[in-house]
Amino acid sequence: MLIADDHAFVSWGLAKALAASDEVEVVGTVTNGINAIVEIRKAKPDCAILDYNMPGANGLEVFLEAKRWSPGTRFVLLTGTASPATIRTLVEAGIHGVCLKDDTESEVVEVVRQVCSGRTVIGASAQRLLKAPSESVAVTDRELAVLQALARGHTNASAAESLGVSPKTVDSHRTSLMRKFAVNSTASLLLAAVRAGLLDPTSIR
Amino acid sequence: MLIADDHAFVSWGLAKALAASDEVEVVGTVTNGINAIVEIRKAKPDCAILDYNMPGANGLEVFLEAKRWSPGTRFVLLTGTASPATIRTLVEAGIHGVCLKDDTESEVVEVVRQVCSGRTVIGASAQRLLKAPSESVAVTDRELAVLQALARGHTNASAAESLGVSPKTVDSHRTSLMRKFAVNSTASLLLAAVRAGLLDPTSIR
DNA sequence: GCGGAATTCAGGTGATCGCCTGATACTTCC
DNA sequence: GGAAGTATCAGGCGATCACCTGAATTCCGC
Repeated sequence: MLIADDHAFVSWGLAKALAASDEVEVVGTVTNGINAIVEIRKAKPDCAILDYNMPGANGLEVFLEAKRWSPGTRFVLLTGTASPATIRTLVEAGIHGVCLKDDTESEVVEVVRQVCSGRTVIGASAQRLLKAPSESVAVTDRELAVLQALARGHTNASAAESLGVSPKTVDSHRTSLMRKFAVNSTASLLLAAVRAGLLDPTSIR
Repeated sequence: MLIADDHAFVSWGLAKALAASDEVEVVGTVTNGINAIVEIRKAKPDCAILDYNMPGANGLEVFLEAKRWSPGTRFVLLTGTASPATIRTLVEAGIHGVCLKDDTESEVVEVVRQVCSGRTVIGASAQRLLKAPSESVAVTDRELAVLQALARGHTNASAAESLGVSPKTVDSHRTSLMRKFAVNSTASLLLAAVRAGLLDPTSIR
């Protein structure tokens, strides 16, 4: 068992919680995404618990990279806050377990145990998030690409160039995004997208 | 001792950590800001540990409101991520202790104990944050006001109206903000401000 | 097959932005 | 008492945005 979480306090709690059940042995803790990849590649643990928000690389990136080096490792993502879209992405990417930090300690331990024994489990609160009447806005692939280009500081024209389409196409997507989010400027569009969990302001550029 | 944190898992870890030292007794845990205020008003605990990001009311709001009802309570803010500006605001508001979740468990317990015994303590990692060579951009009061107006979806003109100044004044402030943040559009300006901790995308409007 | 959604692009128009120079007035600080 | 910084506003100009109608293509589901 390897624990990757940038909050030392959370790592400690997790180790404490898992130590109570004597089935697992924590072989290490790391506090950033890059070290997590390195450590998993080296130690090839049975199981790794990943935070989503970490410096260096986020939980999804760590999972995708680390499983190539250690295919036998089973992965649980433990995150504080997540949008339904993020969780869906993780599940589609083939992660073995997901739970949120607003789950109770026993729920978290149970998810980890289930995942270690070969199952794929979505924790209670994460399931609630997925089932919740989705107030999230449905955004298509191209729209998301436009959104991210604009978030990187592109104008319509330069975004068009970087996406290899006409400026008018970018204009179309942006206009439909603004209608979906009910805003009237690119500026508020980006903020709304951040609120909706479609953009992560800390990991742009 | 009352614990307010929207992540049940963190509350559990905190209770566990504090239970080891037998000086404190956890009298309750709540998972949102409103309940925290209600509970502190009712129980008047010696000490309360507040998360910053909570539904209902954030740690600062809980602190300001709760101390009016329970002036004897000592408050520790325990947060995952915070900008230097946020921490400074909290300290200026008179909070008794601040620590981050990337502090170790023993550091957190130590801060809580010190605060309970009457001192005012800033945890190690929070101090590091404050001392860090401030890459943050210095923004004046008016500039911040303009920033917030724009974040609410105002155009230059409507922002000017809501601030009671000429559109040209707003234009001036926005231009100087864009120079400070080295961006070239209002859209990226807002994202940069979010990254810098000047705007909270979840609490706009 | 056919409706519908997604993606692509065009033309056009008025509003707005981004940025420039320059001015006045008020603090603050040495 | 000047220097520096902030806040206020003006005029102007080209680039860009916001929004409209319209249309061709592809792909998916019923």
